[in-house]
Amino acid sequence: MIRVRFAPAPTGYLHIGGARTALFNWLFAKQHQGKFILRVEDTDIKRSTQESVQAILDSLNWLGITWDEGPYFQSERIHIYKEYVEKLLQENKAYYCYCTPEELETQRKKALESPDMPAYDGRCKNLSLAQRQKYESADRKPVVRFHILPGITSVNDLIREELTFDNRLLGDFIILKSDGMPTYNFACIIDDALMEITHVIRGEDHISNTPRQILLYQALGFELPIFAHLPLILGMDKTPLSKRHGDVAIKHYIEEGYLPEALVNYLALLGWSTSDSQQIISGTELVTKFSLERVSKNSAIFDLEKLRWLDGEYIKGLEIDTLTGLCGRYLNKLEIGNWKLEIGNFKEIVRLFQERMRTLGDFVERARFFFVDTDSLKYEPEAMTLLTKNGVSEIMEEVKLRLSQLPSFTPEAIEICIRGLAEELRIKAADIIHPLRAILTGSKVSPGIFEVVSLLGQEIVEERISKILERVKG
RNA sequence: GUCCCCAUCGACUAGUGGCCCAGGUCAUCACCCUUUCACGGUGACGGCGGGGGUUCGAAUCCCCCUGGGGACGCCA
Repeated sequence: MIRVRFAPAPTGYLHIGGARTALFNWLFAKQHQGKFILRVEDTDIKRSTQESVQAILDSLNWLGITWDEGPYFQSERIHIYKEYVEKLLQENKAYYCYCTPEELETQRKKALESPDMPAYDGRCKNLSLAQRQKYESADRKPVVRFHILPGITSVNDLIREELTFDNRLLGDFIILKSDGMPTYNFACIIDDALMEITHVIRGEDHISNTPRQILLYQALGFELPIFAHLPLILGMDKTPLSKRHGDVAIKHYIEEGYLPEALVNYLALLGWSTSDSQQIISGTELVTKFSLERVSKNSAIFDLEKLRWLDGEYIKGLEIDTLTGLCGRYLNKLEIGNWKLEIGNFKEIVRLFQERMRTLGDFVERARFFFVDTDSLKYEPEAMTLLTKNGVSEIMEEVKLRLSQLPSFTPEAIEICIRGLAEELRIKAADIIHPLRAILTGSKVSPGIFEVVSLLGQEIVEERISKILERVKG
């Protein structure tokens, strides 16, 4: 039975990189009918927060990444880690170290100048009882360090083949902090072993931790999992995605009105591909097609434009009723406008924008003129210039009159009316359409004007023409 | 500085010695459709980082260089 886990530290929101890691683990588990376990690595008491835990859970849920076990909290498992620390201590595979952070800092600075990789020099390795007592009475709180034996450690990575490391470069690292909490490397392997994790799928930034962890597995007699290190996700400036790049939180994409299916699809494409470079792959298809062997070795740059394109594709593929529901809920959440529209019309409005929006946020932005009253409608300066031309006011007055007399306010009737008027006046239909669009929408850009006029309704159309013409004159 | 990883169009990638004078997708540009925008359609631009090998033959294998990234925490 395949068992994988996603193990975030609750020190912030779930971001793009973490979500991708979670997704790959989840896909792998689903594909093999295995278990996906969620484990919260909250051993950093100072930085872990309950809000972060909730935020991460919420984002995972939104993405549809569901867990079969957990969430487990490492902070609730301290006694387990201590047990294993004790075991290593007794077997002389670990030792107490009384160096203070300050002392270590000066050691590190010195080591940085030497041509070697900076590593703890092991000065507390063979402390005599007397020395230890001296430190204890000086009230120094010790940490526990893992004793690393010389040798070569190799990692068999599913994505990168074999990686080898010289143990000498690792240094006796800390496994138990002076506050009694385990460090990441220690808690992580204890849990992975005890939770019987078969495949450790995580970011490439963990490669250098892996030899340390393998040594720990071996020291404790645990069976090794299979490792797979995913490439990193970079920003457009080729540096790893971070807060500096702005919108890295999944929450941001929820708020901007992206579809979870689209984000999942995009995330899957970031570092993984099919042999035919298929772009649009639904969740269920991903489960069957995904494979770790096809994960790329090189880091990928997050491209918002492509995400937006994909989201648009998913929106186009939605049933109109589904999309209407999504738009309605999104609009309500933003509390925009006073609704003078029939609910039946709302669906027609959504239909007008289905092919024009890439996110729900786009819809709100572009369809706004439907939902706000004339007085609070923003008019773009470029649109206003269309109204100041000679004769436009008169033409618009005539349009208003004609439209108000229309017995049927369908797009077809409106089109006949407008085109007829243009013919009578011997002008191009466009010369009516463009100013009319500006008046009704405040913009030079909108869906087809006849549909817009129809859906806005006779009353609002007349009102807008009157008010705006008034405004142009004054 | 030391160790480790990586290297195909601007971006994501296909490619595992001949099918590749490199294919797909996003973006960009042009044209068509058209009341604007978008959609849709057609097409264009654009890439194997460099140098050595190996081979009849290299994007694919080996070495060096260069470039990018990661790690070197009582963070995870």
